[in-house]
Amino acid sequence: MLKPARRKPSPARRPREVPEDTRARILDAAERLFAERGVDAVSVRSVLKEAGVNVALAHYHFGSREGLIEELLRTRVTAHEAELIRAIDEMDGRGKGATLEDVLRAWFAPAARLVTERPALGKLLAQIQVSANPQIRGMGRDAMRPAFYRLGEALLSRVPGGIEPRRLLLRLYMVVSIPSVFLATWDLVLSSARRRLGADAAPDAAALTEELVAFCAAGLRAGSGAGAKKEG
Amino acid sequence: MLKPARRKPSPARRPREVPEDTRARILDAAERLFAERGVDAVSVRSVLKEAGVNVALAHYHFGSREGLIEELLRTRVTAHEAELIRAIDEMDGRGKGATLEDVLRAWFAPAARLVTERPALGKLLAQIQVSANPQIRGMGRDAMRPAFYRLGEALLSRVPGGIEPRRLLLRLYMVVSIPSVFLATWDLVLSSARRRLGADAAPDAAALTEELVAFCAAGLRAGSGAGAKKEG
DNA sequence: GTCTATAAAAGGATAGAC
DNA sequence: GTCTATCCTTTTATAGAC
Repeated sequence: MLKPARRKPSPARRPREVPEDTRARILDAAERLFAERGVDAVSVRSVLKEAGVNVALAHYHFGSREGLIEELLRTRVTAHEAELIRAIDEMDGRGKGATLEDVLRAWFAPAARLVTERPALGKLLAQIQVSANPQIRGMGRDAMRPAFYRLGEALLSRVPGGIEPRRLLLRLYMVVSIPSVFLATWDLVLSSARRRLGADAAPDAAALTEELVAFCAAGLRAGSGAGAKKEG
Repeated sequence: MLKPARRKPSPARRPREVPEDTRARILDAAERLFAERGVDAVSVRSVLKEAGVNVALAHYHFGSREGLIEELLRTRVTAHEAELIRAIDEMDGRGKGATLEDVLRAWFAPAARLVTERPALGKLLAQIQVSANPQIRGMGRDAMRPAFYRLGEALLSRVPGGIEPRRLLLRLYMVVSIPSVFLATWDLVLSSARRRLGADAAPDAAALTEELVAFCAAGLRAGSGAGAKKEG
């Protein structure tokens, strides 16, 4: 059998490139594979193979499998999380000047951008939340919790009164959860849109944002007068 | 440490019980574990251990790991799927006599009941949809597709006209996806409700159904007059 | 149908040369 | 920092006794 030789331009000098390169390549490959196949289903070995580096280098750089995942969360997911909180903070700071729609836009727009512009990271975020590993799931939840609370506060003061707390809780939970639905399955949405509406009708980040805002604003306000018509 | 002794009434005679019992015990254990830890993260061995049967019996009864999962889907998930389609069929058959809310109720009520009365099966359904194994995910989607189409048809004729197709598609996708959000994370909803509203305020299947119906009906109708106020 | 034993493979982790 | 080689564990799957 023939050895692939793995692009070695000169047999004497190894293409070591940048020293920090290996770390980044492992993290990039991990993001890609974890996003595509799920955090639990991907072995460190396959990440290393995808990255094109030696099997031992993950443990050298990150100590363990969990360490790799933790670093991935720390450097990439947390950044998105911070952006989310900033956006809500800013909106909420405007007081009554910011409408319910404005707050919802602050919540959905970053996710919508992630979904269309950086699908791998979006899927990774979604996969972390459904990981079978409680520790990983916990890391994801811990990263998200502050944003959830911020959003809840900001929404509560802008939702019409008189809604039963139990119902309100369910509504807020929906608003909080909807981004992950799209983060996890945007490719399905796209293929469905192309199949049914044609290739040029695929929704983009702006359309997704506005649609989520409209849908959830109406949902949050529902029942302040209208509501279900009859019981089954 | 003391051995539990595992209810063995007479030491001489093995409690073989019903012959079909082993199959059912394996499937029950699989449903439980797959639901709790995810389909991909659970080994057949741990299922067998949970079921309290010999390591070789899964392969005797189901041939392989995939065979076990397939059987689980065939016997349990498909049953729920059929119930879902029946409910929509029935509602849709009434023509204009059934409102948008009625159709949504037919869609959400079975999921809400699953979520509160049979959480393991509900979580299993959710886990199948996020499995890293394309074959398993495919089996889940194949089982769901007919129900999705039925729902889409039934809703389309009851949604106000004039909504842009691209937006409508996103709205339908939300309605279709929302059940899995609650199937996957109902325990989080419950604990959150207990923490914030008190132990007696936990929502039940009826409350969840009505809330989803109200939220989504309003969302589906949004923009037929009102809508977002301004651009950010 | 149920059991023990074991083959065969994959994965996480580390030692030690370079 | 990177590599090879190796250890240990877990897991799927099967053979063959009972």
